Amino acid sequence: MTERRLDRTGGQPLWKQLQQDLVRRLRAGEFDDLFPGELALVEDYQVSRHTVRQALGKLRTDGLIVAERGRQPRVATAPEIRQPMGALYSLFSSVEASGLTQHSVVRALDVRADGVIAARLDLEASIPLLYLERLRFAGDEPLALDRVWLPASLAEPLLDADFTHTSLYNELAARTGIRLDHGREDIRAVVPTPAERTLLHCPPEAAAFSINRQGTSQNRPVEWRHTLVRGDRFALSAEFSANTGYRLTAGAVTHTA
Amino acid sequence: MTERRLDRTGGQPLWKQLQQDLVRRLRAGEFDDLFPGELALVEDYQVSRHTVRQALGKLRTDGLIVAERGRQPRVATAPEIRQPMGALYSLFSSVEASGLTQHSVVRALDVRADGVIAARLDLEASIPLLYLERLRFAGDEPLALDRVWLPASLAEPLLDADFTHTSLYNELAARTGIRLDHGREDIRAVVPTPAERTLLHCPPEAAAFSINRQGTSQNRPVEWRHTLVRGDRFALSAEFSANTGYRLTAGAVTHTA
DNA sequence: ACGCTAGAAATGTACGCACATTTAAGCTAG
DNA sequence: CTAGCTTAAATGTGCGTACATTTCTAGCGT
Repeated sequence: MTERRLDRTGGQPLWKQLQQDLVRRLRAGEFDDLFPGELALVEDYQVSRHTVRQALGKLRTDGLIVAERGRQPRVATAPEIRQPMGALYSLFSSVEASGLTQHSVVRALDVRADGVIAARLDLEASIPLLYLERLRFAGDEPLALDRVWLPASLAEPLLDADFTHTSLYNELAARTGIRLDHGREDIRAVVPTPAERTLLHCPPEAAAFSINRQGTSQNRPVEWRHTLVRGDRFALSAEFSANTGYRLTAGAVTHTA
Repeated sequence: MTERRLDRTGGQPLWKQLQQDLVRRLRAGEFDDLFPGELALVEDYQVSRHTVRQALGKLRTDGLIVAERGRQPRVATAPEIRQPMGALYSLFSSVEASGLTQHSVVRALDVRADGVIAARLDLEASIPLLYLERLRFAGDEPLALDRVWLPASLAEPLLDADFTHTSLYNELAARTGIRLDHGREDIRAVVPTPAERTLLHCPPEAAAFSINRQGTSQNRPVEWRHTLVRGDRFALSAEFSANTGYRLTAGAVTHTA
């Protein structure tokens, strides 16, 4: 291995330099196939194993690598579980958890331009966007009207996908490798329009959640989404504590008021 | 100092036993005035400084103690900032952040019994509850109808408090020392009743958030709250990322649809 | 070709030492 | 009596060693 050098003038601790360099190389994809062992790092960087372990310990607590006895450390498996997040994911996963099967009716799947949405994605108005509009069912009843815009340059491979049963994020990850890692949501309470009410089979006096969501992957805007969720059957649940912060738990399926 | 013993048969690592014992003693309040130094722990537990540092390192990353060079470790200052949490706090703090002044009209403040609410607090039906009902204003417009029940045995000192401008949690902490450390919320979208609509000055076709919340302090149910928030002017905002999880940011004040 | 076993390899735990750096206490001088 | 300096104490960093425990691998025998 090439011998790497660290700054020993005392500017920063050796283990911290090592840790930062490893993060850099890790993000560059250098360790995708095999993460070096402790002794290899000792050789490469010419530091003691204690220092190496101090750096690896931080990487471990940060969740970047996982280690076991007798086995070389490995890059932490991509955030599989926590990839889809937010209120929407909470709602839809709770539906599965409650035993109801989900499916969607695709009402539109094409490429079009929309200056307003493009601006929300920090893109030029003329840039083509992939547009997907679905009516999502939980069991036999409509649950939500879901409309998503993604830059066509990224999402074009999704044009011939079948979204009746698969989720957008799974398809996106499978066909393009893109995974959302950040996002923000605005959740509002609204009264659906008569057209929306008909579409969702809403009772006459029911409210709904209107959720706007912008998702990014590696600081690049990837999706802009608007979802209208029936408010008469579904609610958001959250738990919070001083330690764990605010966590959406299984969004509850409330039967009646 | 008394000499403490650890199990060296290999059942659990020494540093882990030490860490757990320190957590136990810390929770018992043994170190409220002074946390022992590393060398003192070396003497007490008869282990090497390396082992002590391993245990303290975990306590540090868990946020239980803070340490600095040349200074003995100290018990981390109690969770000062993160005490009030959740969607409600997010909403009301965002109102302040937007420059609007808040005040409340106290519609009821008394002690009564309510079997349904008591059950939700895991209490017997006959136990008296302090009941506080407020109409909360942001600026000159009503924002929310807020109803709170607390066990009278704990909250009786609040009976003569003036809730026109102070928050319940501040008053509760000041008069009884109780601080919420855990809770859960259910957030639903509803259409307010005509009476509620009149009270909140809602436009005819506006929805609202209905938030039910149960708060606990040290595993003891302390409050049950129902808040109805106007949905035409206020929204919940959240950010989430793979690292930080789901965080409610300043709940937005949306002007129009 | 397959299964089992013994050895090699890697990480986890635990001990020790030395020195740097910062804080806190004590002491001296004005 | 106070200000400033010196010294002691405590943590941070870094090195080394040894052994335990687990995993992987290679070779042996059937």
